[in-house]
Amino acid sequence: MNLENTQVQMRKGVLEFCILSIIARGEVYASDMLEELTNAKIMVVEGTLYPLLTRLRKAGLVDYKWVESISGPPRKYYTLTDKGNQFLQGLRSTWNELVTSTNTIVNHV
Amino acid sequence: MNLENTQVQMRKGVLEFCILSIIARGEVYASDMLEELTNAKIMVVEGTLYPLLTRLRKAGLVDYKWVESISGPPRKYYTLTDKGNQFLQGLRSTWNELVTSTNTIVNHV
DNA sequence: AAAAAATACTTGGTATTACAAGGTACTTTA
DNA sequence: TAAAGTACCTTGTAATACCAAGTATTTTTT
Repeated sequence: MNLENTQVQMRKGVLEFCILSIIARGEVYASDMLEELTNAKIMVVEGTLYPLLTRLRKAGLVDYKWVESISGPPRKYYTLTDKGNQFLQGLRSTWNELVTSTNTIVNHV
Repeated sequence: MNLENTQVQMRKGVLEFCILSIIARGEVYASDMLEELTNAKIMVVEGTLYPLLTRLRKAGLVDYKWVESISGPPRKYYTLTDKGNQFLQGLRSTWNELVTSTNTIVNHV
């Protein structure tokens, strides 16, 4: 049990929330997401992101379309479905409740 | 993929942080922790808590002593070790960073 | 006193999932 | 044409929350 491992654990679940939030703002492809997550210091690697995107699509939360790139292979651009939008709203509540609950515990006098 | 499942995922890792925080405030046994976590709306069941406490003890973060109860079987009262205290301080940083990072993503305009 | 309920802790088994490592395919550059 | 870059995918592993059932002790009920 080390700190790094716990950091990984803490991020689980939150990742899904972040990715759906990013897609909600406009069409993006995987590298866009990776860049934004990295900028926010939420470290994710391809091996995590791609399977997660596949899961989200199978769950009907996101959709994608192939778009030719002017410099490189085609990309999958993702968008949120109606269902994904509803789900995201639920996640916002869940996240806020988690933060509140956790702060209640750890700041308890 | 459903909302409940994601709520579970979000809580992972945070649990460790909450439990160490509770133990840091004074000697408690498992039912005390369950009650406090439940009050804060962080749902945990025995099957989650006991293995987690065992992991924390094996990692040298917590220690316990048996104490006779005036009404029921003896209880394991937990305390934080020095190592556990240091670890908890690291978790505080990790938690604050996670909240900041996540809010950066999801509140991005 | 025996049976039932309550309290407290423990233990397999399963499902989920982040990550490492390696792979496929296409495009651009040297 | 070869090398480098870009983009997406897949297999295997480790960690761990939860379910379900079990053990042990004490208290309450019959």
